[in-house]
Amino acid sequence: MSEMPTAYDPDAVEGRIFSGWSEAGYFARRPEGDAPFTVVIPPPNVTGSLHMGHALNNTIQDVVIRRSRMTGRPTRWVVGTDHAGIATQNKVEQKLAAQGLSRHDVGRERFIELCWEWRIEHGSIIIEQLKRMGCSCDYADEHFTMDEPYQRAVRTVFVDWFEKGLIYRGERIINWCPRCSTALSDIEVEHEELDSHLWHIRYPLKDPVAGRDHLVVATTRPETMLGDMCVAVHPDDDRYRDLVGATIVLPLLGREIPIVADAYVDPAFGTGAVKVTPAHDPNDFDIAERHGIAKLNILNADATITADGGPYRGLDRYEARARVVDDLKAAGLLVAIDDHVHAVGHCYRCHTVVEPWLSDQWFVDMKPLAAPAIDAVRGDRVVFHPRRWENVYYHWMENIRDWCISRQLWWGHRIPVFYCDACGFQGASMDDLETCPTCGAPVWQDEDVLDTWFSSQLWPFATLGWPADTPELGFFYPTTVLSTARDILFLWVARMIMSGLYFVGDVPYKDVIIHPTVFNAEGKRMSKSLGTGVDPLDLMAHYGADGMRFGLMLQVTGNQDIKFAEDKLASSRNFANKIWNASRFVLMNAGEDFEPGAPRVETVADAWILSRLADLAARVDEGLLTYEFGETARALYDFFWNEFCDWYIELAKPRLAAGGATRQTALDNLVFVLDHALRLLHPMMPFVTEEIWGRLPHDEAERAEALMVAAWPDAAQLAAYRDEDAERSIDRLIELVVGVRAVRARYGISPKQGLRVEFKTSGDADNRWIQEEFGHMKSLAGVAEFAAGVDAVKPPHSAVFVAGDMTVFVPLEGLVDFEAERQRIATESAKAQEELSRLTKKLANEGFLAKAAPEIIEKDRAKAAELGATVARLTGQLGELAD
RNA sequence: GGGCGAUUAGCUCAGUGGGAGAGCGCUUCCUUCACACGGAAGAAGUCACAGGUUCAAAUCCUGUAUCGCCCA
Repeated sequence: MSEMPTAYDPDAVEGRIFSGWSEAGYFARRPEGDAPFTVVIPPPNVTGSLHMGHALNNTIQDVVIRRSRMTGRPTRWVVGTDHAGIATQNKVEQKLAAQGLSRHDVGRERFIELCWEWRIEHGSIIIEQLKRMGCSCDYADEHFTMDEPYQRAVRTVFVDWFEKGLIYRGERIINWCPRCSTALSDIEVEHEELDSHLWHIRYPLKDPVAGRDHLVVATTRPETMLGDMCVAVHPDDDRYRDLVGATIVLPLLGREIPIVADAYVDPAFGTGAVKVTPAHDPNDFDIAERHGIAKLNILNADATITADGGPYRGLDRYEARARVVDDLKAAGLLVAIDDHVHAVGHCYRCHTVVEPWLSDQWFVDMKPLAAPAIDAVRGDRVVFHPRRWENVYYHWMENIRDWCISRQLWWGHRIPVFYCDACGFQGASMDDLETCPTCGAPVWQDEDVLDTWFSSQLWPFATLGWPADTPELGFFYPTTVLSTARDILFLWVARMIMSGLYFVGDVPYKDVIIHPTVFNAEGKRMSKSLGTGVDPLDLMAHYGADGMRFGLMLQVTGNQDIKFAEDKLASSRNFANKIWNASRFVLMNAGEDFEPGAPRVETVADAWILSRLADLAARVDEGLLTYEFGETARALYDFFWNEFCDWYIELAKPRLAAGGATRQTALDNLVFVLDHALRLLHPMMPFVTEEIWGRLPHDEAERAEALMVAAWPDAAQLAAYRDEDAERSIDRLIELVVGVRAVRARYGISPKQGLRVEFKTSGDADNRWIQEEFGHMKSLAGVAEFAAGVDAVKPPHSAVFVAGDMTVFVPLEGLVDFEAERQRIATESAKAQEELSRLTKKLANEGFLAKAAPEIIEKDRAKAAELGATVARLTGQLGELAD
């Protein structure tokens, strides 16, 4: 056994331990045995680097995986990344832009090559960071959503749904990001409330109706009037009834458009008359459909105005807004501008304001897929933790809308649909087509790629070899648990359940953990671009990987997001050091050639710590099986620090000093309890526990193995050590020891000064117990001599305290200079009382109460309360000293 | 507008019917041979507010206020 330094140094340990696990092959899957435990990692974006959300989520996964591995179940954690279409394409385009090039300059083929180069160069950064954290993924089997077999799976899904009619092409209002130049699905748009205006614009009638020559519309987007094709009013709105069917001459452009009646219009909003821009608003699109109104697209892909915008052609959407407003004002048509807050959609990748835009895209018909996925959760085949997330899931699934899956990007799974211009053929194909299967003419492939989430929805089964019917798929699917952040509940989780049921015929996992969101200390979203984030790598540098992991686990609760508290990481680092030093103490005492024996009960303390260990093992099982990570971490912390270190080790010290059989028993028990505590701590703090466990003496069977693959403590077996009598006994001992120490502290009596203590007990059993525990009171509280009896009376000048049904006297004669002490206390007390009466008078003065600043009054009140307590305490002490 | 969550010590948070807790911070003492990333003792809370149920409420119910998130 090599010498252990006095402080635990994560840097000296973590890399070496990780290499050891890796070389021993412990991460590799073991597909034999029963009841496999499988986790698929939510594939991090290949462009990403580790953030706090990853740190938390992957710690959770590692904790459940490590525990299950130790229980002996075949365990597998599937790892990999997704190809992140928009994000990766952005990165490569930025690189090209630095050379003054666009992706169009290099061409599609070369651009995709560059994306692959980028992926090879940067794509494994985050995987390496997972290793730094100690995550026990199956790294030998890494997956990527653009790998050849994965592409096959994606294509299989597309072709199947295409042929079943679940995928269709249509012209709809989609969300368009002008910066990324692609369509987005509804849930890739983040809504944000912005302060804006409601512009009231006068729209003149072509011919007066019933004496009116105009009506006023209200809009949040005046520039879209360039695309107005009608004005709608509510059919029951008396203000406008006469105008329905009349013609408006659109200001600025002179276009003639009708007034229609449509029940969608809210008469209470604005003026009750709505301008209708069918190509730029989904509701307007629907109105136009209902009334047979044409749709005019006035925006180009880069959000500049098209030729249909007449004089505004070529202007950016915001310049166009300013110009339209100015021109309306100049023409006297701008009636009013009200302040107005409204929700504006932003691209979830680049935060540009998205445009609702009429466009031809591919969609998935979701309703038939959603129905069985709803049933699966209703039937508890998938259970969310915490369960309240199931309601969020139902709400979305029951109101699901079709999914826009085409993206105008180059990096991704190209849509496998081929078109023949000669005969009009259009079809999806598993293999690339050169010529038309109908007429033999050359065909061309759809230019668009699929939404990245379209491929990641297949993750739980495509990573196991689907569509091939592999043994792995049969063995590991359904997986056991998925842990993820709530913001991808719809983007990912719901879709995995739908596609898993559809293609594999079973749910992708049984449990879904929706973990809390990690906010910064101020409660704001962590964001790299805003500089409000914390870097997990920095945290690990400061606190070690174990310190970061445990500190995060302490903060996980079922119903609250995390306002990141770095002090929890500091105390977790200290905890690792505490574990290190307690182990160091045990190992130093055990010595080189220690042969551990079975645990056995020689003293009440032995029975107590084994009972507490049994309780801990049960609580850790319960906590981890119900995914209560915070509670579990606290249970481990409290046991190890407050019970094992503070009491059992201290209780054992005299026995270690005594030598002989009692020393051997104490050591066997210390090693046993430490060993089991390390096993229970291992999932949350893998490095420090592994390092220490490697130094612990073990019996022959486990000598060569590692803690990572050692047996998980069997709570049922440990339950035999439960001993309520021993727990009561030690609880009472602790109460007495703390009581005596408090007397010492109160009177400033040195720990070296032995004390006489007298107990007034309730019977012989207590008297005997005190006799037995005297040794412990001596070592822990410095009790030098004692007396115990049912009729003990208070010796003069004694401190008194009560512990359960016992009264305890500590004679202070000869230890404290009573006259000096009494004088000191009396002076202090008099001073406090004087100040207190001054304050009391002040606080009774109604003038003061009425006119003084509230914080001053508060301050005085607090001060008075504090002084009152001080006086009471000092009076009590005087009483103790008096007789 | 609908839904969800939160409100407990200075700070961050546990605690789902019966003794108000932890970590950090703070005060005092201690460098005693595992650990100063430590030990000992201590101060500190009207459990947001108002009703109700109950022998008993931080905990269950109703309402109010404030904050946060999601959906429309």
